[in-house]
Amino acid sequence: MKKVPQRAGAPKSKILKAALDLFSSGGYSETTMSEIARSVGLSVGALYLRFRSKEELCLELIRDQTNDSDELTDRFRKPGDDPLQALRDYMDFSLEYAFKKKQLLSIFIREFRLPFMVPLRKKFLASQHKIIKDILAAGTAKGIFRPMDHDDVALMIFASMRGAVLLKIVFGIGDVKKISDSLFQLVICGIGKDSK
Amino acid sequence: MKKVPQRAGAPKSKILKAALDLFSSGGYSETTMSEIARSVGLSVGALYLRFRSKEELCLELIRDQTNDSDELTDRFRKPGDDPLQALRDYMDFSLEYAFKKKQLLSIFIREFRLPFMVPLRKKFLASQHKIIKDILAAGTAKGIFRPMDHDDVALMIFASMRGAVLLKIVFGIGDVKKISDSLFQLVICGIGKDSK
DNA sequence: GAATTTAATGAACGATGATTCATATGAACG
DNA sequence: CGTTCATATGAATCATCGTTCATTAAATTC
Repeated sequence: MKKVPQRAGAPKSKILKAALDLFSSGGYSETTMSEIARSVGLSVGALYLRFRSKEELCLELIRDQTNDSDELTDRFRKPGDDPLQALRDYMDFSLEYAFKKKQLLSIFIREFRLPFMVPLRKKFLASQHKIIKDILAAGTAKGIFRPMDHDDVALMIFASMRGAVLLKIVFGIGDVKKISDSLFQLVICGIGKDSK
Repeated sequence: MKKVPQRAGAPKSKILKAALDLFSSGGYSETTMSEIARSVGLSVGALYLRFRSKEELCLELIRDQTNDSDELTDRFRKPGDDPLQALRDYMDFSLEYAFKKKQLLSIFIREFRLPFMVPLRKKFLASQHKIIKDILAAGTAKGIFRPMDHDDVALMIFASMRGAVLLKIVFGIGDVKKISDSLFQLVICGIGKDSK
């Protein structure tokens, strides 16, 4: 027996989109269920027909926004034979992705203390760190990159990229393409005179 | 006529310290006046004898924590004749300062949308950006650094350093000294084979 | 040691917000 | 139509929080 919606109820996705806008611009605690309801043209009651609670709504929102996040890791799991290009591709893609999802990241940054964020963050750091480390190791093996502490340098590259994202989200500065270029250049060459 | 406290009332500084702990670990909105009061062994009423409101308390806390922030800019206003060492010193000092004030920064990051944060942030970015840019320009003039878009590269260096701070605050990872070393190394040499 | 001044208390107030539920409404089906 | 069912509503409920203020009490003054 098919359940046919009887009054073409607003779908969850519409609510989640509205909640993302509100949470990211005003913060989780500061956004009320009434505001979310109003912004999708529903009553509060209708929200509770779809989500057990405000927290559940937020969790579903995060799940919804991160369901494509495997792209970020899967796409770069293969080693590849050109480490320089691999790093370039990774930085481009990762920054592009982060800028596209800046509303979500804005929530992640602001609510980074929420308990259910911890495992997500941990997993993210681990996967990205590994990707960068592998590229670096491959580059060193091929003689393209200098010898280095790959763990350490990978962490710094990760930090730099997060810093660039912060620049966008918090300081409101930066164009993805340009930042991507500049940061890659800096990471590869440094600022010393003797660099390539 | 001197006003002598009659029951050796807890000084503001003690309250501000407690509030810093609570705000930074739990967030501004999520921290209640009762919690602050309890954690200094006072009643809510006593808090309101010292601060007009919760927001006023928070503002005073920020003022109190940033009253030494001029160190960060004043100390590096002089050009200096060794740009490499100047950059090193700046990065060391700035990261050290940031790590020392990580509770405050945690509030800044989390509450970055609060209207009264905007000018503070703007001023901070501008001053730090100028310092880095000047060092880079001096380095290029002396032939120690390669030719580059100083505006651009200074912004990336600033971003990298903020990213390192984020690593500490959000991801809970990193030791100041080590991060300072690694990042400086990366910024100077990059990862390419032909670098120094 | 009474009077006065200063500071502390915490219950009470008013506002707000998450959540619930009794009620209403429209669609589907006979 | 009338019955049934899914859905929507929003006032009521319950809890929390910022803020106030009547009351208490220590210290100081005379």
